[in-house]
Amino acid sequence: MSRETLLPLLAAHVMEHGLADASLRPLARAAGTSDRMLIYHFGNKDALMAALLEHLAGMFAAALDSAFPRERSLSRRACAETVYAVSGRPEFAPFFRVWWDIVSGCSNGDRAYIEAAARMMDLLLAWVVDHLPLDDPDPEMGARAVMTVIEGSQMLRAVGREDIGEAGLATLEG
Amino acid sequence: MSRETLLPLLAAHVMEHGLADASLRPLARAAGTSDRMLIYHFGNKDALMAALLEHLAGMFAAALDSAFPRERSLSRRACAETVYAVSGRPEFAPFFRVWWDIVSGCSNGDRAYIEAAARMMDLLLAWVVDHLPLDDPDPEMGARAVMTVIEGSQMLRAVGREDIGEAGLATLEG
DNA sequence: AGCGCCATGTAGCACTCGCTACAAGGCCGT
DNA sequence: ACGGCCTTGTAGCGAGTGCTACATGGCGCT
Repeated sequence: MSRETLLPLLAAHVMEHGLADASLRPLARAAGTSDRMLIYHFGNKDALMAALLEHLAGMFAAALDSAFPRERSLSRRACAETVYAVSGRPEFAPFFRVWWDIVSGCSNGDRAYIEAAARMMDLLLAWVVDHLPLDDPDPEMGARAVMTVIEGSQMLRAVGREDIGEAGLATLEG
Repeated sequence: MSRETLLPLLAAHVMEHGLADASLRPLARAAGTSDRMLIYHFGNKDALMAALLEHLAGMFAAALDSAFPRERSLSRRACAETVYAVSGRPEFAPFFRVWWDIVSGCSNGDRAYIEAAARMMDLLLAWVVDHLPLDDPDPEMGARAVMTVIEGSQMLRAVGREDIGEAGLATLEG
């Protein structure tokens, strides 16, 4: 039982129950070990959470590669709508549970959360650049426009106002 | 010391320290009373949080009326940029601290959080409709487009990627 | 064979959590 | 003056928190 074998089990527990109230004993139970051993392997809880966030960022990269289509989109709007549609599938709900916990941690100034979030946004941004139409006049700018609308509509969906976010998606030019 | 005199003090504490780890004893200390009395007045912690969320929604309405300009914007983009600029002022940071906690609670399925969030989004949507240019071809749709971009750029700012959100704002048509 | 390190279990510490039991003051109607 | 409510204080419960002390086993090195 090393860090590397533990982390996927810890990540699975966190995706089901949220990052915010993940305490050592439930985490340990989920990973088939003890709080004692989690501290032994990671030093303290902060270090454990930092390692866990890094692992989650890796899972996000893998999800981008595997669950999202490989072809380029026909337009900026189509690209945004693809991401929105795919990320709305139920198997992505656990991911968003932890994502909004990360955002909440960021806005409280937590360093580890901010770094993990920045990494994930970079990954998504690069993915969007790669999936814009080849003839997009300004892919860097276009990708940022798409990202902003995607994140807005995802937040609105999270709070039950998908009606607003979907209308916003529909007005994306290009 | 009634519910009504307590709530502003509780709200102030929550805006400073976040909703997520607001426990009875610190809340009581901030309000100059005891955990015993908070339970006495509100019944249990869930009811207290529900009352607090309603109060926070009221504060949000007041903030919209007082801190934001009264005139109409010259374009959809100007409207979005105004909201983004005003809400970026440091006195709004505590508000966002609780807002992202609310979003996180929503994505965990908490009823009270979802209701509070829906109310706040309705308030903001109505405000945006009222502040679009009078000649906007479709104010209902335009307001939703503006809202989506605003929320996206606010989230990106919360995680330290304002560079993305501000580029997104700049591409809003109209 | 003996020494030392790595891995792990058992207990426990001091603390916070939401909540409750109990008692006692203060105020009001009779 | 007295009974009954509304409000409040003190103390505590049982559970959970991050973390530590201590002991014990196994395994490799000499």
